[in-house]
Amino acid sequence: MAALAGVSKSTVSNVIRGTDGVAAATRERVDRAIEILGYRPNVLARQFVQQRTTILGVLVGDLDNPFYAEMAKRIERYAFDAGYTAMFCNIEGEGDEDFALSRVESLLEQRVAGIVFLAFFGRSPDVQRRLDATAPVVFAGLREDWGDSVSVSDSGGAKLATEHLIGLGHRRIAYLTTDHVEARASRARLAGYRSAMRAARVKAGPAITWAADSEFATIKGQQVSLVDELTGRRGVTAVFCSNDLGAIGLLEFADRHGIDVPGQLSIVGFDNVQLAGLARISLTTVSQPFDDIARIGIQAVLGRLSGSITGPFRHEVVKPSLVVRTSTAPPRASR
Amino acid sequence: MAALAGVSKSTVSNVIRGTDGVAAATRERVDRAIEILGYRPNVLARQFVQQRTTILGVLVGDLDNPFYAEMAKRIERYAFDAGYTAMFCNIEGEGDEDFALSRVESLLEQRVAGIVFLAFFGRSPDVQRRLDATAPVVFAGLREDWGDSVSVSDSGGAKLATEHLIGLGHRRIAYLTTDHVEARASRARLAGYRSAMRAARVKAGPAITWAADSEFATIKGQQVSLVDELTGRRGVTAVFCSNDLGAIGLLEFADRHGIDVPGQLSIVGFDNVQLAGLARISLTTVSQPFDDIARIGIQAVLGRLSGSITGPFRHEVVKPSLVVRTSTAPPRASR
DNA sequence: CTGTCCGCGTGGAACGTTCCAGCGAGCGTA
DNA sequence: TACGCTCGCTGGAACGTTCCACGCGGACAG
Repeated sequence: MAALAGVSKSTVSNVIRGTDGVAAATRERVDRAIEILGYRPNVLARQFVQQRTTILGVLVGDLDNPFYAEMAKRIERYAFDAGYTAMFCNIEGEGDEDFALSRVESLLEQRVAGIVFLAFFGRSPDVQRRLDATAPVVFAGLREDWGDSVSVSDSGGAKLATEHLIGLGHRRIAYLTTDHVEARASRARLAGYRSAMRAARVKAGPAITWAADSEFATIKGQQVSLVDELTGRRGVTAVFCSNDLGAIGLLEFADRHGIDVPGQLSIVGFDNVQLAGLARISLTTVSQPFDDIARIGIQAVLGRLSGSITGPFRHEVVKPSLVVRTSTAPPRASR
Repeated sequence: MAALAGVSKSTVSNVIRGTDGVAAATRERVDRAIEILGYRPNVLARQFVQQRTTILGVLVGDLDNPFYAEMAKRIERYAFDAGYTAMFCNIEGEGDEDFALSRVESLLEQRVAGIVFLAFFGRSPDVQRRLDATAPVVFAGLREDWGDSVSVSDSGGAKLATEHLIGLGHRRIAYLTTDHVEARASRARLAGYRSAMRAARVKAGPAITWAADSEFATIKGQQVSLVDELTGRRGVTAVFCSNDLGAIGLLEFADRHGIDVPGQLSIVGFDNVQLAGLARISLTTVSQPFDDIARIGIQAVLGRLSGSITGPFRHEVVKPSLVVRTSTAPPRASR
């Protein structure tokens, strides 16, 4: 106890926390004593008495997926800038709902100050209630209605992509999703695609669900051959994919089957992960402003924590933009 | 206090911690009371009295780099499996030593149980001393001598790569590094490359340092044009790169300058990030067993924590393997 | 001169665990 | 019967903060 420097522990506490009501001279004296003794306040004791930490829990879909890795990095940075540290939980994918919930529980046990969801699936009224009671929640990069959220306009982004394809002259355009996890985003993107098609008076193409690496896909629950869909007599000339990883998977699929991109098939992705910008990939895609999403997301949590934001959940929507690269081109006249 | 179930708090504590010396009947009774009251032990209080957490600090180079993201994911998973949570700190790169040290300090303040370094630069005897005293340290994926480490055999991997190129018939082979951060690994890989060249009685080529995206590079401190090095009269036919990201950068560089890979130039990388396996990249590379490294690294920290490992630092070395893809081929006879 | 108020600092309670010394009952043994 | 040992449980101290009620002295107003 640095009280050896002439004051009580209460005063030391006041100095450290910067409480006012401490005379300048005293503060000075205490600071010097702290310096001399190399005294460090015990974070664990502070956390204990306050019953909360300065840790933010972050739920990540899958760090192998650059989308999450790139978001995670930015979340961590903004959290750190605000004096918080980030505790990451990776919840693989494949809809393992119980696992995700158990991770949330363990974050709550750790008494994290707040939770940032970069991905979510699973619903548990029980966990939700405990969350409401203990820690502010923000969804960053996706939208859910039981917490603040900040996300790109899925429909807006889908429109950008679709209008780009239509503008190039495509008329037979498919929507392709590989998602299970972010089903909600995927649906919103599908809706945006359809609305853009409708607005251009073009008949919407099939909505394809595909497990990357498979030869088959499903349309309205019917299994189909993906090659047929892309090259058959009624095949499409362009595909809008619900995310970059799916688009890149499709690119590779096309390569394997000798389908020329963009000669025979144009492909648009969604996210603009760094990978999409490699010259060898060069994917036209809808860019999400990762940095803005992370910044606003952290601000939301901090605002709730400090009480500067109260009331009903806020849903910030940021603007996507289109990055045109070389995976899209006008359809071949010959077709 | 669940003592309302007929026992003292000490007994409850004993039951929760699974101490033996509690009668089965009592244990049963306490368990039931816990169930009924929905009682949850207060982690913060426990941490306070024990003066340590079950958090592992993880220092990551840059999550935008898939190498770190893929390692981070696996570290997190093994930590979780062992009952620990992972607190990540991203220390961008570019040698910002003070920043890295301040992140380590903040982890120590949080009283993390141990620290896993996936990257490191900067040396501070002061911080090192505090680390020694408070938390076990493991380097995963790189080797340092002031903590346990688990890493791939850099020289062994470099040999695999170099021998592969020599085996294909290459004689003019360069070593290229883009590293600043992991200078140590880069040096070890260079050494492995040189020793393989010597063993095959081939004259070692230049050791090139390159900042990706630049037209220029340096050899022994001399600035040179990278194109000249690759295509000039005395140009090389193959390059062994110190890591995949550098190799992919070089691939793109070659594309931009109309240098055919592997026709004119063979390229080998190091790491085998998932990205390298994309058909459009298809990089021949030295594979690091990420999963093993993460597992062994976590085991090391846990072993130190439990006291089952004591004594001098251990340096586990795991075996790399070569993954041959299409960025390498025999040199053109015509040259 | 007295009463009041304010600025500054103090001491102790509280937080919920873990840890430890100790105690009582029951049992086996001399 | 008496003694000691073991098992099971208990009660209190300790951990290092924060928070709060209070006390003291000086300044200022009446």
